[in-house]
Amino acid sequence: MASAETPSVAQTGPRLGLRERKKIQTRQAIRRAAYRLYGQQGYDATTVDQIAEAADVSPSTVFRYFPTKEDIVLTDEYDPALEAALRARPAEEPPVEAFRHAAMASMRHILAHDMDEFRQRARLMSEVPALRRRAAEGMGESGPMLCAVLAERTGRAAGDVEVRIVVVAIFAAMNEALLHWVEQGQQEDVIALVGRTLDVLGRGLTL
Amino acid sequence: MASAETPSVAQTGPRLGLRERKKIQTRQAIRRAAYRLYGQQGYDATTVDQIAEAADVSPSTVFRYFPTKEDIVLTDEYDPALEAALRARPAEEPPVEAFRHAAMASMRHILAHDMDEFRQRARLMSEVPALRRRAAEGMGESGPMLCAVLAERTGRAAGDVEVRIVVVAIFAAMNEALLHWVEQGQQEDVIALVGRTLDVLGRGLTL
DNA sequence: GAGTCAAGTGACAGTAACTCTCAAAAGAGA
DNA sequence: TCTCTTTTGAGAGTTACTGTCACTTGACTC
Repeated sequence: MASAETPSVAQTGPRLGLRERKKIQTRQAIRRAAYRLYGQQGYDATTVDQIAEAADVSPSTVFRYFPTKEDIVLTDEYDPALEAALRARPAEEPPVEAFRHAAMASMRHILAHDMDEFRQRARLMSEVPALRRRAAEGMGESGPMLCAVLAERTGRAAGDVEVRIVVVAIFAAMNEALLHWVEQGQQEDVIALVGRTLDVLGRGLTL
Repeated sequence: MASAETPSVAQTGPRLGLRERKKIQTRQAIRRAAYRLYGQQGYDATTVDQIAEAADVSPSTVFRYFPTKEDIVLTDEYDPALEAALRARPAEEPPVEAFRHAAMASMRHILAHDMDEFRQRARLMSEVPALRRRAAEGMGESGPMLCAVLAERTGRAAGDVEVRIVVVAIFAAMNEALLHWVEQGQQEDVIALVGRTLDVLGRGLTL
């Protein structure tokens, strides 16, 4: 996750107030409890009430932190890093190549730091239909960001159809690659798989 | 929709029994009632109970015909026509081009026959998050079919990663194009828009 | 350090999409 | 007409989610 709530990054910032720290703790407690229960009993068999009890908060609080049960799994904070990496690429580079370099750098970082959670997330996103849908949602979370960056690089409008098409195609392909990776037992080299995926996109979807 | 339940195609087949005919009627009644209520009050504001009452069946029956409320909107029978059109294309043709011809033929047919329902469906799929998600689901409905055809054409396995990536990329792009079309007020020429979309894919997502 | 204010929380009630079960009704075939 | 099977409706139950309201707990002021 590499989110603001992890110890690894929590030390950044100029010392938060007690309130903020408690919020981070609560958020983390809910997520931890959820992941544990999901692992033990499965996603569907785990009710929000159980998560609340395990995290020692009220059910209302769970919904206050995460709008839906799905968000407990899906919320992350990878985007800023990816965006920064993208903006660092030269503007003449075609979108797929720029994304390739940025994504690979981000992924290497994630794999090195939050490997376990990455694996569990990927597995859940592959096995639970509701999560698979959310993940496949083209312009869902990071979409607008990528659109903005690409639009800027090419001098187009952020809402340009072609920009949006490029973005959703990349996301859909990446997502499908991850699903494949999970189905194969997460044995493959993910980085290489991502590379192959972007190759296919870059060569115009030929086989 | 061009589904088996519409008058336009219902006459095919060798005279069904009363039971079958009633099933088709019920299915149609539910769909009609749903579309009407969605149009009047919106998707979220319409409960399944209301649909059941308007269609003059019990709520249980609605769920027997459509596993979820979403399926009332999403169920269609376009696939067989698309598949046939695809298989008719020469095997040497690159996937995007084969899909271009097949999809355009299918769309022309749909627009000529079920224009109104096509518009309403597209609008709902754009405006209702739950439906947008279902539609964006890469390998959702028609995915496996397209994979099979493509795999056959190229002599690959149906589960081949690259085949799947090609398919989800095409679907995601098509879906996004439709969303854009709805956002622009459904004024544009959809066929031309689909063409542009496939151009982007075919040229390797360059801008 | 007491007092005020706002943010965070929990208890509770309500809604609606499903699921399951079982008995009644209706079509199919003899 | 009688039986067998499919389809249907009724009802009860589960669970994700929403909204309200009173209570607690940090944050800030004097």
